[in-house]
Amino acid sequence: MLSKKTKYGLKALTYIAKSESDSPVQVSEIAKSEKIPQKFLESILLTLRKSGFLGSKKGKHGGYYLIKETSEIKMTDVLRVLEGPIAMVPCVSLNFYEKCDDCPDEHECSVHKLMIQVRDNTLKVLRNNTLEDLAGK
Amino acid sequence: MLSKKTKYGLKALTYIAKSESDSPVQVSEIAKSEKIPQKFLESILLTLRKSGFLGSKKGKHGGYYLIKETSEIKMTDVLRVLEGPIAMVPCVSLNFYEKCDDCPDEHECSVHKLMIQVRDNTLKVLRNNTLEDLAGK
DNA sequence: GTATTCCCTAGTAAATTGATAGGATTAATA
DNA sequence: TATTAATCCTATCAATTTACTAGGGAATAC
Repeated sequence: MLSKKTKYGLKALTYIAKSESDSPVQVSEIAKSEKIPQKFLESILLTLRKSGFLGSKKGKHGGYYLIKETSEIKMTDVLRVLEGPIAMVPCVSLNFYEKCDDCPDEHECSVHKLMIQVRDNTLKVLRNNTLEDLAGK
Repeated sequence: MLSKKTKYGLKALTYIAKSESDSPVQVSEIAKSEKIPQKFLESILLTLRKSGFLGSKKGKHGGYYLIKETSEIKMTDVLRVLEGPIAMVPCVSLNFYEKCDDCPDEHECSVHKLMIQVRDNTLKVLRNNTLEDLAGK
């Protein structure tokens, strides 16, 4: 299941991407419009800024803005930051690999084989979709 | 992430499917061979029996056995019983659908659109794979 | 009739999730 | 310069979920 954190993060990114104006978008505006608890959203956008997806401006008329082209923000990257591994088991994760305690040989593991397929198909979708696609332009 | 419950369940099903003998397979044997905590595995196999994947026999020489052809046990079905929804958000779930509190119109929701694609691709894989494929014959 | 196996209900410690609280810092502007 | 408005940061917390464990009951083979 996708966490609320990730869901809110994606909705917020989409909202910012869709915003026409040049000035930064405020957390309060996003929170209200997307029905996201403001304080929670604050912490999410902070994470997205620290991960290099967003820039921010403090003080009056401050807010958040994209620092990359929407077409260059891949869903794989966003998901990995907000949700963690894309793979359903650590032993098939590209970026968060961990060996299973129980498997002597993971190439013999039926779950491993299945989850490789799931991972590859999920990756295909997430790599194909950028923020540009989410924002629908 | 896949829960241990699901992972253990899949490994146990595979083990039973691979077992050549006619007599039922004992929990203790599976637990030892697959390095799964026995009591935990007991509860998982119980669930699988109640869901119609396994039959059981009590007492000496008892154990669990498949009650369907391996080729008829689809991963979608197993996953739904052990893990719950396959979709990453309830609003794109076929079997566990729930409306989002925050979305006025889910067809406008960027997350929804993305997660539909992920779901469809995951379903494709899971429907294509049966226990026969996992057991590798 | 006894050992062996599954059956069933409870409970529980640890981790994760989805927040909230409270204030520090920075910037615009009157 | 004082005020206001915004982000930044740390800490905390209740509820839920996860990954088990405990303890015994019921059926079956021998």
